[in-house]
Amino acid sequence: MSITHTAPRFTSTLTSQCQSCSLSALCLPIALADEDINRLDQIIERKKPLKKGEVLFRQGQSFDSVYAVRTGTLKTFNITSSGEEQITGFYCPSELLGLSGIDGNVYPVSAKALETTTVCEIPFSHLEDLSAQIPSLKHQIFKVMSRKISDDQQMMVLLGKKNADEKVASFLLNLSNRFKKRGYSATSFRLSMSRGEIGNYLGLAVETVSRVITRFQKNEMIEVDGKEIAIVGLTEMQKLVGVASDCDKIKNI
Amino acid sequence: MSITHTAPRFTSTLTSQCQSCSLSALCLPIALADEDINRLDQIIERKKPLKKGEVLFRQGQSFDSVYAVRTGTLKTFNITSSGEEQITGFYCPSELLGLSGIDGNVYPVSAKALETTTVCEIPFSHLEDLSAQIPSLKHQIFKVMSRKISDDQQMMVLLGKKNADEKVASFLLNLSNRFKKRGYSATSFRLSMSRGEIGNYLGLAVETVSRVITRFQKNEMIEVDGKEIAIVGLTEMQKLVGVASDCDKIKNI
DNA sequence: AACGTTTTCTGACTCAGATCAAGGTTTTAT
DNA sequence: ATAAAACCTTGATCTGAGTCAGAAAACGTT
Repeated sequence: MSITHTAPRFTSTLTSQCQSCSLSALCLPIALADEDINRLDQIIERKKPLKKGEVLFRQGQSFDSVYAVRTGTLKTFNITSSGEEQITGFYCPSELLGLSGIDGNVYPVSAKALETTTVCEIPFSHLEDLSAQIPSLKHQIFKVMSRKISDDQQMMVLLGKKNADEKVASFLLNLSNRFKKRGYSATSFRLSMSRGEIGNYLGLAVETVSRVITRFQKNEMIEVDGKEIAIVGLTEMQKLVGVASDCDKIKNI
Repeated sequence: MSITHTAPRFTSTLTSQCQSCSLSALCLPIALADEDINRLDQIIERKKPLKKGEVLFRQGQSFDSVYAVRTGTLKTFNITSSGEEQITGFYCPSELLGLSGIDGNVYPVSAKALETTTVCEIPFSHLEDLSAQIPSLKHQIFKVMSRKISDDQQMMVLLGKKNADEKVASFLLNLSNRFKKRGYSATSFRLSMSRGEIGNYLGLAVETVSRVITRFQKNEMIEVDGKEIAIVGLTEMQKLVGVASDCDKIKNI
């Protein structure tokens, strides 16, 4: 696999790419000294863009690197014993994927681009070495993994306890929060995954996802135009999911 | 909270407790030099046993330590906005809990003993310092967290895609594997959690869990006497779950 | 041993969401 | 531009598991 840098590699001797990258505040939300950022920058490879449907890594393949999404979206998935795909996550810009490969030295899932996507590849052995020299970097890695664990546990609650409406609403709010965090609109965005992929991820049939979305539209919680979504009843939606202050538990929708 | 050591603390100057602990091979499946084990041993506090129903840490409480289970079992759970408990995991001897508190500096779940339980408390700041000095320890922590991430993702698949029979079978096989790994019988063990707790964890009603267990008994896959379970049709059960071979390929040692 | 409490089991009934079917729309490839 | 493929929507029907109700068993306490 050949690596094509999206920008001349040598520029990082002057200004590191990480430093000028608009995502660094999310990717590195720690106060790394300039020289440390440069050291991190040195080990990162910018890969050439993946086209929609291309695979970043494959379940069972040996684990070498974690990846930070720069633009686009990916999904991770398993192939179950019965041959169907089971989606385990979607990854938006600034998010890290591949961490589940550390144990076992093999990726336990495959990762595929949902649209044209660029990623930074971070060879894990280098990252581990570097984390030994930069304690705050090590702490940051712990944090990212810890966060992933508690997020996944939230997801388990969602899958186990919530009904179709709550699942879809949680999904939309989760995306909304992720977009907001990276500076995009929290109320108006484009779903890069199909209804089928949403259903697969949420443990729902396509038809159910479609029906729920239609219902939300009729209730004027969202406006939909194909893959474009606008959340117009944010508070109402939060109430549905149960995020809201515990006081208004009694109120109806 | 006062700490009562289960054995005189000073013995660790001669033989570290970790070294003599029967779980060390699981808790520390890395070749730590003796002096490194001793250093780890120094920072670990053995707490007095928790009685059934006692809380180890509480959701929202500030995060200081991770815990290794020595004997007994714990559950972790959230209280949802509607006030019900949602169990997110069960922890058996040699397993580590509390890791999800690193991000956020607060435990995102509560942990409660299901029976009389002893744990080792490992103050995280000390562990982090020590991991800076012992690279293989740092790697081990990464591995444990990574493992947790991929296990949780398996659980997500289970919750999202499987029916009641498959869920209960997966649950029993999962326990079986965990008991086997620590040297106990893989086919005969005691469930320390109630049917209600199993159902809560698997996203099923108590009645459904009970019915499935009864059905498994009739099909001669298991024999049940209250909380005692014997798996008599292991192969059949693995077939039911389907993935067994996949999981083993990736996970087993 | 006797009591209340909690847990487990079983049956009858209901319903949310799956499945089946079919038509409409958007995307992709040529 | 156009055909093929993939995706989305809607309606009708079916079913697995939830809910309700009550009996039986297990457990803890005095």
